[in-house]
Amino acid sequence: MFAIGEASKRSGVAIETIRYYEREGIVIKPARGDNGRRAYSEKEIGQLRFIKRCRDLGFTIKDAQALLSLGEQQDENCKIAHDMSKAHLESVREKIESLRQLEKALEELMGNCASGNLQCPLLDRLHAD
Amino acid sequence: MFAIGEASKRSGVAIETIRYYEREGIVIKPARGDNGRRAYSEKEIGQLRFIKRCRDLGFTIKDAQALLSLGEQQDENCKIAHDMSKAHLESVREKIESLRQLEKALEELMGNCASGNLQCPLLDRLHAD
DNA sequence: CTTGATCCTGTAGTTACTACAGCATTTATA
DNA sequence: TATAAATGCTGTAGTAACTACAGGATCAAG
Repeated sequence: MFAIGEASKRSGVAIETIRYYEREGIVIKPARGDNGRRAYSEKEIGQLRFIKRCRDLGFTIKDAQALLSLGEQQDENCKIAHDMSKAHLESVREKIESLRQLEKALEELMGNCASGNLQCPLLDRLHAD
Repeated sequence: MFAIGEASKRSGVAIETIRYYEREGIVIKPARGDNGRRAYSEKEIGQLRFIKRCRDLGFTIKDAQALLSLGEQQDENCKIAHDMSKAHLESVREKIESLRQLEKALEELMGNCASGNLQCPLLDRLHAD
């Protein structure tokens, strides 16, 4: 069994975040030692690591929980996980696209705006009716 | 003078959001009619529109306020606005890049995961030590 | 005169954490 | 063994930028 600091190091999840996950019921409560301190098993640390990976991939906590619970069933798991990932991938692609447009708009806005101007075309554009 | 609903339509900022901006001191308080209702001038509506445009471009509220206040000074405005936009553009590009990596990781994760599997490679990867 | 639209204030919820304060306990060092 | 540093605990509040009511007042149209 591992203390919370060790669980944090092994899973990559910050200590405060681990306690937050517990408060919110995102992970089950770990056992406590005689001193009242949390004691994590390898399996519990694995779950934290799983959630961390999902979050790093941009899944929401809810999605991470859903994906985690798939591990405990047997049927259709792969299809469900695949579908969730597909939906997520699509939303990632949409975000990329809208950021690209934003990039373009900013580039355009900055285009004819040199440093020495007194009347700023960039600000003018933002102010226009 | 225009009521808040009209100001919302003309600026594109939602009514609740306009009141929120006022509460937070992001815009100055508009005049009130005898009935106690908010009354907006063209200029105030213009400011709301300005903030809306900045937000749509991904600037923070703080940046939007800073850019707005540049309109009331005379010197160096263009350089400051340009620099802020440049910094913002860079952060947009960083976001795009990290989303691209995420896209790639998701694609890879989904790659060898067909719908019929009982043991899901995608979930396995997420669970791996 | 009634109905529906619009407006008001005030409060709480959203997402996923992060940052203390104030205290108890444990581990390492002298 | 005494002390200092590290780690742990609970509980609360803050972050960004809104959004969503509840419960009421007022206004405009027919």
